Amino acid sequence: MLAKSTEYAIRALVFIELLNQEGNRPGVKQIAREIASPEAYTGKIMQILTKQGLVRSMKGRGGGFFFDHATRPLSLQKIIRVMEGESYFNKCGLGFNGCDSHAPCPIHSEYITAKKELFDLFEKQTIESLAQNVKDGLAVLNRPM
Amino acid sequence: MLAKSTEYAIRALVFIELLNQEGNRPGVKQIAREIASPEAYTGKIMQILTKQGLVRSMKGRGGGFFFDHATRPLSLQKIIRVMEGESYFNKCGLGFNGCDSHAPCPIHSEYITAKKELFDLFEKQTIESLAQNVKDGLAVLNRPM
DNA sequence: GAATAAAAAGACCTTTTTATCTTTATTTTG
DNA sequence: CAAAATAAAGATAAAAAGGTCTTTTTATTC
Repeated sequence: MLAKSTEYAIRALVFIELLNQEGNRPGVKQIAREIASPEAYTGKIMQILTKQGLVRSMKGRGGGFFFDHATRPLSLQKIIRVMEGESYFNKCGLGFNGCDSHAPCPIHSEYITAKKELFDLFEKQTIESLAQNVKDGLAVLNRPM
Repeated sequence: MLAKSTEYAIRALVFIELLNQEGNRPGVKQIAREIASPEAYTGKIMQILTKQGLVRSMKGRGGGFFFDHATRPLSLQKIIRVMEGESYFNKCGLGFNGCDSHAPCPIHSEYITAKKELFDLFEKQTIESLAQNVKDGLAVLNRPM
């Protein structure tokens, strides 16, 4: 449903939010360790997210990743849009290029309806709300042993 | 949302159903032409579908693909299960291995709810119902020019 | 049974995604 | 300013998905 890199991105950003709230700015190494992702690859993903302005970064000693007013609130939809591209949201369910209400594929309208609930979720849920779930003990960011 | 090969599979099967209803059994060449897919690759996909018993085939002159009582009805869910694997339906939204209600990822329960509508659609819609849409002129199987 | 037609099978090739390693640029600290 | 820490960038590699080509097997028709 989501590419692995998108999953890493979301997990990383939630972790950053959690640490920011404690007054810390995690670096790639710490992020990768905590969300169980490959370190260098996670670095690449963070580059994309930073370049696209979804999160901010500081180089050098004491540097790391953090959110500020310009980046908040950050919905899952924004992240998915950056990581998967616009087509994620409007691609035809059977892979037709010209699929629309004029010449619909056989599952066109039902598919749109079904996707809507999923996309609503992606719009409503934010890095902040997901982080809150973790803080409240309602969710975990890494597998318990 | 679905792999390209899964999209090809669904389109191919709908086309086969349409031709079966006219008393014909299309071969790989005709299928690929009609659903606008690469011929050899489509052949590979048909092999999988046939081997898994979702459709039947005959070799030799006059051969081709067709459905019979043993294969009907054929829901999208069955096709997706064969093409994408079981994990398509129960994979965690953020990619965690051990994600369940005991140690949920931050979007666990909402994600399950949102997916349900999509999966219901996949269960309800069948190759027969999709073919009917096309026959009724409500949908097309290839792009109009 | 020879010719033909078609699916099946196997060996490749290409592109995309995921992942690693090395080097460079930037920032902080002493 | 030197050392250390860290993100950014670049080159490469490994794995998966998508795609092609050739040969083999099976069936039909004459």
